[in-house]
Amino acid sequence: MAKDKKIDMVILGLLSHEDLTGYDIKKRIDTGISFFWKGSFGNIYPALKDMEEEGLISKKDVSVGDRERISYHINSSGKSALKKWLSNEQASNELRYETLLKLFFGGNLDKKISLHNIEVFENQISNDLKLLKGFAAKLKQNLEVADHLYFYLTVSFGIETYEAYLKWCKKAKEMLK
Amino acid sequence: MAKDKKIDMVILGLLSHEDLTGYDIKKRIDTGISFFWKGSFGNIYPALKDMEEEGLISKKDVSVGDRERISYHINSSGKSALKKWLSNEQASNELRYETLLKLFFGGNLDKKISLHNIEVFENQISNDLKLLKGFAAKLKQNLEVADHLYFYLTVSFGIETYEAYLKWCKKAKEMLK
DNA sequence: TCTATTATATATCATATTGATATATCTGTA
DNA sequence: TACAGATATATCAATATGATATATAATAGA
Repeated sequence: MAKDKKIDMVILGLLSHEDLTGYDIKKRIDTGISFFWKGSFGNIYPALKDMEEEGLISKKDVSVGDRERISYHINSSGKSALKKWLSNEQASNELRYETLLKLFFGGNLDKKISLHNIEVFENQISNDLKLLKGFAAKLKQNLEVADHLYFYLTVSFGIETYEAYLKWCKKAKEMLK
Repeated sequence: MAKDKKIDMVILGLLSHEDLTGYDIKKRIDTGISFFWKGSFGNIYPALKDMEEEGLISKKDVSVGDRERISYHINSSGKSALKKWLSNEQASNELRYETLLKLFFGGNLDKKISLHNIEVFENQISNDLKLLKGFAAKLKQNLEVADHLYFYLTVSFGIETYEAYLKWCKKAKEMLK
């Protein structure tokens, strides 16, 4: 079995719910999990091709007229690869925060610039937090639906952390003044 | 001017304080900023070579006996590249949390596994939080030292968010039960 | 003193990801 | 009907990751 390339696992996870095209997969990633994991056409399409060749998934041509469309379906070997990865407690968790990087080196510049950069970050987070809260409210209405609970948990992770970010922004701005 | 490759900016930022070797740079990244930004020999050494060729930094052979050592110094063009990047308010901030990814797809498995994965995450964060708090305590003692404030701010970002993670872990575990 | 382990130090490579670009079709609307 | 935006697949250069290779120096223990 090929090693767990992360994008493979994301795709298998999404296909475990329903058959999807590469384009659909990109949309699902963007709307559902992009705040903690990203995907791009540049790795999705090659991954689909590779996994199809390895037999983890199967493709079906579902073109309509001249509109090319390839739908993918998860096979049993794909399901077991997914479950194996899910059961492995090892997980790499990383932050990649350019805002913090700039702040860390802020001593090279006027404090006003660091202050401004924090404000830009604060606004971004504020907006994203509103979206997440809207999501959470909808999901909470029917948590008994399969998988809604898991979606809700990840969204609530986002809310909790974004609120912590805002708290920090306030404190950091005061300390810089 | 070449576009802002992130590792270049990290290196320039570190060199703005003192001359360093590639190995030193790796250590500085690991101990100081790794919780929000990573670096590896695989991108540090090539970046040093490239920036030296572009004139942003200069190298000096500081070998001792047969122990090869190349120290790098930031030039004025390097300083201005750093300042230009620092002044740009645009910043990409990303999470890459495999733990959340696994949780999101948790419906494929027994809840116990998701629960266990959260506990592993919780322990990891607990340990890291202790380290960050130790760091913060030391830094807070003399915040008037140049750059200590900026370091302290990034560490306190870590503390704030890790505490939020732990709060979420507790809640998530309850909801899964 | 010999030996094994760890730290220092530079470097490269295969693999994975990102972000942009190319190409073409379909749909809604002004 | 013309245009914009969404759908859809695909590839590429630039970057980053993680492992490996190679060698020296320092330290600790038998």
